[in-house]
Amino acid sequence: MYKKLTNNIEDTCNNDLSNAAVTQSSPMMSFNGKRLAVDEIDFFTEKKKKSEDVDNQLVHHQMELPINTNLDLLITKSSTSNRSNMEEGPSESRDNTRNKFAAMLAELHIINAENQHLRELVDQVNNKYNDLHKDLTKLMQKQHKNEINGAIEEKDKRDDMIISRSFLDIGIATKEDPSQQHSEAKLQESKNITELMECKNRDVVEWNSGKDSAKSRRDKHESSETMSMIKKARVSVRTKTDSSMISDGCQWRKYGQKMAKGNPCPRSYYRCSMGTACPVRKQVQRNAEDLSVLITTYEGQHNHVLPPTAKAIASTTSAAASMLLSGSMLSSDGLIYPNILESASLPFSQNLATLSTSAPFPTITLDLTQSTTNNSSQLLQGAPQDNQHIYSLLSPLLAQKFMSSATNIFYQNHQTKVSSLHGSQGTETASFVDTVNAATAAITGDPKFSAAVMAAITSIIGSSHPNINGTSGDPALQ
DNA sequence: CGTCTTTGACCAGCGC
DNA sequence: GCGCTGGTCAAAGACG
Repeated sequence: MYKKLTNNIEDTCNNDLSNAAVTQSSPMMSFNGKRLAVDEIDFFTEKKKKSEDVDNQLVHHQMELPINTNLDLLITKSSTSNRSNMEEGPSESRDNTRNKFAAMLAELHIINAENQHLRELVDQVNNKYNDLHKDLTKLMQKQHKNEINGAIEEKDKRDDMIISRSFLDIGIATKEDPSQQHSEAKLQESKNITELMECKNRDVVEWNSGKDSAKSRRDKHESSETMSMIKKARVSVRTKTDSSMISDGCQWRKYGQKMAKGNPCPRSYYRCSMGTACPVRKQVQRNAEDLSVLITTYEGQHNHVLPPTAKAIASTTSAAASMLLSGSMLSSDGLIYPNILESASLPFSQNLATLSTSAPFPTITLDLTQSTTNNSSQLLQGAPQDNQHIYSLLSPLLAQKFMSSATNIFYQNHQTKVSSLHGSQGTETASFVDTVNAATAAITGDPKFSAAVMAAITSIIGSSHPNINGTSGDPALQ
């Protein structure tokens, strides 16, 4: 069914491309899930019109539309049989041909309208997903800011007491207006807070933009350790493939190869070559125990625009990093709570993703080698079983589920703290999380809908990136 | 000629 | 301090 839908979309896309002039020249049709006839080509309801009108319309279409219908629509005078036929039934055969042609045109219009509608649906789903992603990122930044605010407020209270004492001392010593001094002290304090907040915000923004300037401030800010940890958070993907590298839509430049201990296969080091000084790196290595399993580990965030296929894994990586961020933010000392990461499995799948703290940096492993019984694997029924395709198919869904689970983990562990510190914002957070979860559940809950959307997205990705197999994007696959 | 891969050298971290 | 290991650099060569 999914394949059929994909084929339909592809066909309609092809029709859309080859018959662009049809779409452009015809008026926009309203589409409510039913096929609608278009006035311009609805010849069946206009049989009563004069034959001159039909002739004019056909001539009009033939001149405007560069369509190869593979039909010999020209009535050649050189053919005597045709001539005799024409003489015998001049209007009958010609009307039949014209009717066929008109019917085909009508069908083309309908298919184009369906195509357009499907594209709009896919665009809407894409936009909603992007909006949710943005909202979650904003929310996390907001929570981070709030935590800083809370810490600053505590510090403010402590300092306020100190200031009060100082004010008493100063007051006694100078006998100046105490309220004025207090106001000035508070003003200076608020200036400091503002500066601190701006500093923190710069950290977040620069981290998001992928600039590698965090190193210089690493020793200056208390949050830099966390940031560094998150920056080095890794997402590992296990796939069964014979290829030397899986396709993720990015261009990679190999910069090293090493023989790892306890593995007969070398480990390859790649750097993203799509953007200038993109910090993203990945390691590719075969599993020592099962050489058919390829382990790809991603690190860092892209600092450039990504193609849709690359956005999928980038979103997954980003979401995973966000999830790690949510775990790390729980601790007052900036370290990751072990019980969160050592819970070893994410809510959405027992077999698909695992968290590990045994590695030097927190790593999320997505195991695409196992056959799972969740919706993700169900979605893939009937899809190509090549892991490269599976990966490109699965990634957007994984990203979405990561966002959902990240939101859940984030919310569950912040609920009490946030509610106590910022009661109204806690409610806001809850409602937002509910909204995200509801949306996610709505999207992922229905396998058929998910599959249809996934197929449509994959179709569009495939059409915009004909080398989805990575034959051009990944030189290693060539 | 530009880009990419290969591969030995180098460096840093860690344990002993 | 020494050796091991993982990660990176950079020169040389291959390739289109």
